Formats: sequence, structure tokens, C-alpha cells
Amino acid sequence: MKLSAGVEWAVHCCVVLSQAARPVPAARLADLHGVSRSYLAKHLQALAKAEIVRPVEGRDGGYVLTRPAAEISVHDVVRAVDGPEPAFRCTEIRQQGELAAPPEQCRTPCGVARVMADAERAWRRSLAGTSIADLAAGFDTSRITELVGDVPGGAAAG
Amino acid sequence: MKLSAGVEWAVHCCVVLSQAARPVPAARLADLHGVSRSYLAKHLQALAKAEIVRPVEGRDGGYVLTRPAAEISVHDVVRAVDGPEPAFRCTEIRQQGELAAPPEQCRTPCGVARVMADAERAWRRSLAGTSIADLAAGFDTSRITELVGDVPGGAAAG
DNA sequence: TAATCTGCGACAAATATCATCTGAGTTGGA
DNA sequence: TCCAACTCAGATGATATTTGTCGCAGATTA
Repeated sequence: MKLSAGVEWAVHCCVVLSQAARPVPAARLADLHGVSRSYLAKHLQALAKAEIVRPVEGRDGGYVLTRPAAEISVHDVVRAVDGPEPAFRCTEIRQQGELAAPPEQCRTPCGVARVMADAERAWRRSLAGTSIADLAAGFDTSRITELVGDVPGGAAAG
Repeated sequence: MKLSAGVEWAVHCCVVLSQAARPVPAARLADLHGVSRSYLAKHLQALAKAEIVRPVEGRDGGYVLTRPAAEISVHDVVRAVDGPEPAFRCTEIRQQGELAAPPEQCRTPCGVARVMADAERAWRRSLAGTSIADLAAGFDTSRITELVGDVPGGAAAG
């Protein structure tokens, strides 16, 4: 099991955006973190499609959060970048080969798939328990505001 | 995030082995499930390396479980096939780019990595809560014993 | 009008997964 | 003792996915 590297970038970008007063261009976000400009742009588009960030077009444009950081969970970001598909996909091998089970026994999900789905739910629930604002509280936000501008109405971690 | 398809095969194979009285060859396990012979062999080797199954060499050989099915968790199998590496690997981008944090602030793990690790622990704990014996109780074991031989000392599920 | 930013698609490289084949070692029987 | 059949094990190649790049078109503001 492997998580896309873009997930880490996206989460950090959201933390930065939570401290920014004005739109931050994608290229600037990449430079702030020292990662590939063109590739980060792709992940930001994924965040935009999930309505976590909103693009501001034109001069002095960039990306802004669509809602307060406290209302964006880490799970939201992971799901947006990594995709909504479950990690485990049951191929129903119980219906193949010599010991294929009769269809009447396959009305309910395969036991293996059930266990995997339960575990994944636990994973997602854990991720959903932390917000971008929670994360921002653990970073040196003064350094961020110094570079991208202060927040208009107070700190994010309330 | 994606889980190797071999995980599903391995779990099903363990369920079959839990019902087998004698060693079951890798090729037979593949035929029973209708999957690739040579590829399943590779995953069985991973299970052997993790000491979940043991190869019996020579004529009439095959694979057997190393311990009772009740003492083999789904997590043991997943870890053996999928590898022990965590899904999320922190690349420490907080130390790169313009807003790189000073090393003195990086003694503790990055907040992002911490959240990811917590979620993964929840995932593993959930998988560890179900054993191969639990899974076998949900399958039609009579069909299995019919093909690979009965268990010597009673059923696997308590 | 000019400058700057995002959106989207095509394209190339790197990596992981999937699949197969051939060889080495062991067992059972003659 | 010898032979033959059967097994696992590791090396090797094909395929799919991810990762990363580039360029052009559309939009907005100074």
C-alpha cells in the first residue's frame, strides 16, 4: 500500500493557504516548499475539483481556501488528491476456480472484503478527526504569514 | 492509495490452508481460486518469509500453515504480502524551500506525518482484530475440505 | 493593450505491479 | 543405490500506473 507523494504537498499547501490573506499562485506554493511547479499544479487542480481551494484567475490571482481551515479535514485533502476509490478492491475470487461458491451464497459481500472495508473506514475516520487548522497550530505560522501575508480576521486555530 | 491484488489471494489461500490436512501445492491453490499459478507462487513465498506458511518440499509437498488459523490475523497476511513500509512517507518538505523551518523545530516528527501515522495505526489495529479462523467461519468450509482433505483435529473456528 | 495567472491536454520518464520461465533441491519408489 | 517425478525458489521480461514536464488557450486586471 502506498500513498501518493502529492498528498503531503497538498496538505502543506492547505496549511499555508490557511494563513494567507491574498491568493497564492501555484508556482509560489511550489517554491515555498521546494517541489516541482508543474506537478504541484496538477494536485492543486484536484483540490479545486474537490472544492477545497478555489482558483482566482487573472493578475494577482492564485489559490484560496473555499472555507475556514477548521472545516477542512485532512481526510478531505487525502481523498481529493489520492482519489475516492477504496484501497482494496474485491475481485470476487470466491466465485472463480474449482471451489467457486454458488451465487446464492454471494449475495452478501465477501468476508475478506468486509474486513478490509472496516479497516479502511477506521483509517478514514482517523484522518477526518484532524483539521487543517489543527495542523497549522503545530507549525511556525509566523514564518508563513511573513511570506504570504497575514490573515484578515485572526488566527486559524481557534 | 492502492492495495496489491495479491493480498486478496493470500488471505483466501490462508483460509483454504486452515482447512487442509495435508500440504497443498502452490499450483493447486492457484487452480482452486482461478488465478495465475506462477504469480501466486511469488506471494506464497512472501508468506513463507513471514513464517505464516511453511513449504514442504519434495513429492507430495506443498504449503502448510505454521500455526493455528486463530493465531494468524489478517494484518499478518497483509503485512507479509504488501510489505512493512508505511503508506505515507514523510519527505520532510518542511525543511525545504523558502519557508524551511530551522532544524531545532524539526526534532519532533512533522505534524502531517503524525496524523498519517495515527490513521495507519488505526487501520492496522482493525485488521489485526480478525483472524483467518474468523474468516473461515464465514465461508462454506465443507466445499474446501471436500477438495483438499479434512482437518485432523476438528474445525478451525472455535 | 499588455501582463500574469489558472485550466487542460498531450507527452516522456520512472517505478511498481503483474506474469512467466528455467533451474535447484527434496522426496518416494524401484 | 539409482532414477524419476514433484516441489519450491530466484532471475527475467511485459504491462500498467504513477510521476513529472511542457505548451497552448481562456480569463482577469492594471
